[in-house]
Amino acid sequence: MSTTHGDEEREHAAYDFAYVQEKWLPVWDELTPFKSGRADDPRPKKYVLDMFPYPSGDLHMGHAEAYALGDVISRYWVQKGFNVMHPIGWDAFGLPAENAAIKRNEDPRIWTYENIATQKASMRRYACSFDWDRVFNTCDPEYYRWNQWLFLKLHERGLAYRKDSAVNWCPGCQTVLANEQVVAGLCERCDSAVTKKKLNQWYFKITDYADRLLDDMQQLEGQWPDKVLTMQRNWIGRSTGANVQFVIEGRSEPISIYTTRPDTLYGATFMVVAADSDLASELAAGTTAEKDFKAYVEKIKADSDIDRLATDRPKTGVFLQRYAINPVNGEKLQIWASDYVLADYGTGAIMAVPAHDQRDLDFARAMKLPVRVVVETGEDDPNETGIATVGDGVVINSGLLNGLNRVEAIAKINAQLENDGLGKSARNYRLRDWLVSRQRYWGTPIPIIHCEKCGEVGVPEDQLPLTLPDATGLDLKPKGTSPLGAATEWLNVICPKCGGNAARDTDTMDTFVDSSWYFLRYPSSTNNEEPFSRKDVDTWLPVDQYVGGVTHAILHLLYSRFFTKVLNDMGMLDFNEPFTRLLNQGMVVMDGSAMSKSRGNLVRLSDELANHGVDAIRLSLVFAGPPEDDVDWSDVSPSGSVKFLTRAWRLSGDITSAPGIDFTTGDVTLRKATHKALNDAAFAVESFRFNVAIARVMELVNATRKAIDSGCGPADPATREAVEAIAIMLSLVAPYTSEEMWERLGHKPAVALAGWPTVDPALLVDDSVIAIIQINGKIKERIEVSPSISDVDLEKQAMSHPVIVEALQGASVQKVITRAPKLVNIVINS
RNA sequence: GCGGGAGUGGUGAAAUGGCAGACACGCAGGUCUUAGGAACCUGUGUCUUCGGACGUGAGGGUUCAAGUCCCUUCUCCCGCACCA
Repeated sequence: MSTTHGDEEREHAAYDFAYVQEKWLPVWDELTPFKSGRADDPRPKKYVLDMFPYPSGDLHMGHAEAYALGDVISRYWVQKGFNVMHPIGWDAFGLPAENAAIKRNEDPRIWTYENIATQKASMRRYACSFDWDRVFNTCDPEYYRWNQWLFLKLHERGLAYRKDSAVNWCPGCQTVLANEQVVAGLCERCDSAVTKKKLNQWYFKITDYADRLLDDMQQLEGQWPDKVLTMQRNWIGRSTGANVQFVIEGRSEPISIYTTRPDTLYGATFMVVAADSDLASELAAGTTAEKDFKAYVEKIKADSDIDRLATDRPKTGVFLQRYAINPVNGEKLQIWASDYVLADYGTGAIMAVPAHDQRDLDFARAMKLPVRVVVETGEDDPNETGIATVGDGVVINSGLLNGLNRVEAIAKINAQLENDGLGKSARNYRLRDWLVSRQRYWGTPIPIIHCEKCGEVGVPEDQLPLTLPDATGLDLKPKGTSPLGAATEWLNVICPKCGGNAARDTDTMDTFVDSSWYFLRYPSSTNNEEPFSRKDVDTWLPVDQYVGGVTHAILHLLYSRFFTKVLNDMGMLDFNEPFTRLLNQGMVVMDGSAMSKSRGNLVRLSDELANHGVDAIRLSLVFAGPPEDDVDWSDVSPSGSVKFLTRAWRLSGDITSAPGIDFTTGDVTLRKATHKALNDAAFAVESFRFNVAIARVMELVNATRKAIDSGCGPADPATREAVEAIAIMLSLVAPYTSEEMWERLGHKPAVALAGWPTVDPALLVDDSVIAIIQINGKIKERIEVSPSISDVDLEKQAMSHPVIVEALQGASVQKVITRAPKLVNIVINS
């Protein structure tokens, strides 16, 4: 490529993207076309939000795709005349920074802020339409101060609490993990096998909101991908059933079990309690089974989650030498302890109905326990097949329930249990409370002081932010307890309540706390009085369009929805769902699999940008296919994008008419193509079919090329109209090229603010259309007709067409379906 | 196992129940060129007796009409993981 930039030379060569990029960046810095929230801005508002990045090095291909898509949407609404807020910030706390700090033996702040600077510069070059005045980082004390404030509010409301429990422990990261961060038994971050550890930890009581998190999803139907809604529903996992009391021999209190199938109560042939529950130890205590039980518990503790996940894992357990009495028939049932019952779901105890539950059947067969069929489903006897019959059927062997179907039987037995004080209907959730403590340095300190006399005392609001102690001198290496515990000066404090000696909580918050409300902060990003102002959220929220990866379908979105509902209850917001519309973009992969250094299929964004230019890369990503599908970089053609952009750019140099010329006198055929493209592209963008929108622009470029070379010519007003429309439409995806085109067309920057041209409906009507004539659904002929032709006239023309007359010889017409102006279908006897 | 999604040319993909393959990539041929990895033009689903016929994973159904709706089935991808 030439290094000199004479105008004439550029005119004839493929246009020089590097030169154009350097040319426009300072101009845009000056113009700030995407600044939002100017006091006198009369435009209606829209909030378009991209999920903020984690600053782990420079931007990669995945960022390039996500931000290109968010930009199309944001820039589109700007062109449509909206005051769009499109902010960005950094999700800057977390383990990678801490691990880098350990490796480099320096403060994690250095690595973090360096990477933020790098990414920021890359985003500017990538021409993201961000409002740079609203930037913040979650590791700024001005931000995390409000994490602490919110924590205290949750604490006040009883929604932040501590409890002892067996938590997921990652031996690699040396920290606890939320349920959500354990993927198939492995740590989401480092892939270590997760183990259990009994610890006292902070939780957020998200389970209090389980029903609302489920029910409010109705509002999101059709606005969020179904996939995400389904994943959230499954994750919350509401089940309805009944708690039933079983009297235990030699125990004063009965045991409550949870079942979704109270209709099968007569089929219960034994009881199982979770082996790792307190209940199990209590029942085993003092029995002849105690020794075996203890050995069993030791054995299963040694098993990792991985072992537990094996689907064909044989059932194991210990008979506790204790008996329960079935409340419906007085039968004596053996009580077993097993690890296939979970201690923290329901009551940690179940009635086993082996005939109609596969797990119970597997256990019964392993332990030679009886199996009794109480639902006649028409399937083979589970005693023989080893396959539990779980389908609907008629209840049998069940006293007064006999002859009923499932729904009737459940209603009847529930009513009776309730009446007898032996049970009642109940709900359970798969969702557990959100474990937020982390034993790491690089996060928000939990603003609680532990006083021997006063217990948990919140750090007074006027002392926030409680900043992290200096990292120098602290050993950040994971060792199972928080590094903050070693910062003695920071740690030891006076109790704000009683003035006695006390100590700070040494844990930091899960970084998902940071991202659970950041979208509320952008409109008030410089507010030092409160996390966000009521006026700002009322103006801008909820987010109109959220764009991000499906990797956050459960965690981040669920937590954000939870926070929004809590803040709504606190009266700080008047909406209860934060994200009105959600778009999940796919991943960028290479040769069919995710890019990674070790796989050797890493495509570096910086290389691609250097080779093809920003616009071509953005275009390639957006044009590759539907935004939610993965893009395989080996399938796309950045050089094809360069070719197209050059073609479009060249058009702008061909126009010989002056800017401001009256388009209405222009060539009608080309004008129609222009208006159709504008109309179709807008529709496509609004329905997230960006690849189709680009196809429409390509068609218009082709039509305009033809018009200039062999049609109405470069001086025709319609040609200028077409090229201006192309520049404006291209501004959504190729900001540099379109700005350059706009200038060559005689306009001042920024093309981003030019406005989407108004579509003339009269120009959307074709002079004539092709109607197809079918006989029995097979196309026989095409005729050219007026688009306003009536059904009657179209049918008349079709029936008298020579080809049709010929084809209808000797046949009897049964029916004629006419859909003017597109189709006539003649149904005949054949 | 449960839940969700997807299967269309050589490739990425289009298609309010109404002309399947728009728009591209790739490939082939051509024009212009000292040259072409530039630009422009033409062709490009399969079969064909050149009339047409067939064609959206497979099989059935609804309909005047199905890639699209319904049922069955196969394959692939994603999520969950003993939740009673």
